[in-house]
Amino acid sequence: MTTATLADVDRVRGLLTAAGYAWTRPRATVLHVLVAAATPLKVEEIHGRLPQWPGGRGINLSSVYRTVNLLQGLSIVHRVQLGDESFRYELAEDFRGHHHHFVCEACGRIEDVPRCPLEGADLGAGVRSHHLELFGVCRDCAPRARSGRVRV
Amino acid sequence: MTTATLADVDRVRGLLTAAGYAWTRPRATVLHVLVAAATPLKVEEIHGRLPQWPGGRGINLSSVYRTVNLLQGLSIVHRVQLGDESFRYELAEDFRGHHHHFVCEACGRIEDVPRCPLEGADLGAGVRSHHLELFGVCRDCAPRARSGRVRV
DNA sequence: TTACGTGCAAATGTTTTGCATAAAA
DNA sequence: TTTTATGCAAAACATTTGCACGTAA
Repeated sequence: MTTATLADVDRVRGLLTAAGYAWTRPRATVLHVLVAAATPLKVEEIHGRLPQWPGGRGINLSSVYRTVNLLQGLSIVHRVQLGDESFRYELAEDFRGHHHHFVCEACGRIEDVPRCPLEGADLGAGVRSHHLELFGVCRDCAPRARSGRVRV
Repeated sequence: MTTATLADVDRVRGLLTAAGYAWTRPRATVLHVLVAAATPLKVEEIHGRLPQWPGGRGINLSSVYRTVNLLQGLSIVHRVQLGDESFRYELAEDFRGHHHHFVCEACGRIEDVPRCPLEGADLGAGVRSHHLELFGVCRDCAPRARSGRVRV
């Protein structure tokens, strides 16, 4: 797993313009949020982290949806399902490296799992990609889980 | 992986009544559909497979939702996410055995993967369960994929 | 200046819920 | 007969879309 940097924003800008798409304020700010994010985010969360610019105007939720869909189509962002209802988005493997996620069932916290447990495994003919998510109890919750004070 | 049988219906009936829930027509028919299903089903698909009984009356979609939610809470059914918008449901591990799914990106077909590629893998401390889905091109689509006649 | 992107509001699809009725226990 | 489940309709979400206006190229 790799940490995303501001250089990635420039790289994406290059990809977008090369593909004939405009570099606009909504696209740039959504990208900044994704680059800064430690975990995959719901569209609503991305939207909540977007700055309002002078005049109290902000970016519309639809534009965030349109942006993540566009970036997903260009393989710049990756869509993740972590067991609940909404999709989450993060920078694609090319930027962040191949990794998975661990979800704490006690506190909801999401952690990156940088090492793929399937490395070297034989997944069978025809398999081109995989989704793997791990669930359990994180270090912080483990003591309380043992004492029965949290429900997982 | 194990194939579900009609005996499973009785077993579930026992679990439900033991937990204080009634054995009703909607619950029984939903269960029959799940037992007969070869792959995890969307609620809409379960609903579409339910028989209408004499008089043209059928089971309401809400009741199917309520049933799968109830059965999920009792660990009788398991909720699966295969990359698209809706949840799919199948009988839980206890009935069908631990397995995963392969999704063909060319034709959409879902296949059971009876052998867990994570068997024996070290998933790290605190991990209690995992979701793994494999994506690729199935045997039927592979020749056409090679000739470039399908888009994956 | 022209094409493309965005805001806004309405539409869509999925899932949940309130309430009166129907069916299990 | 009492409690619990169901049908139906409406609500609650998540996401997409049509269209007039704004803005990047």
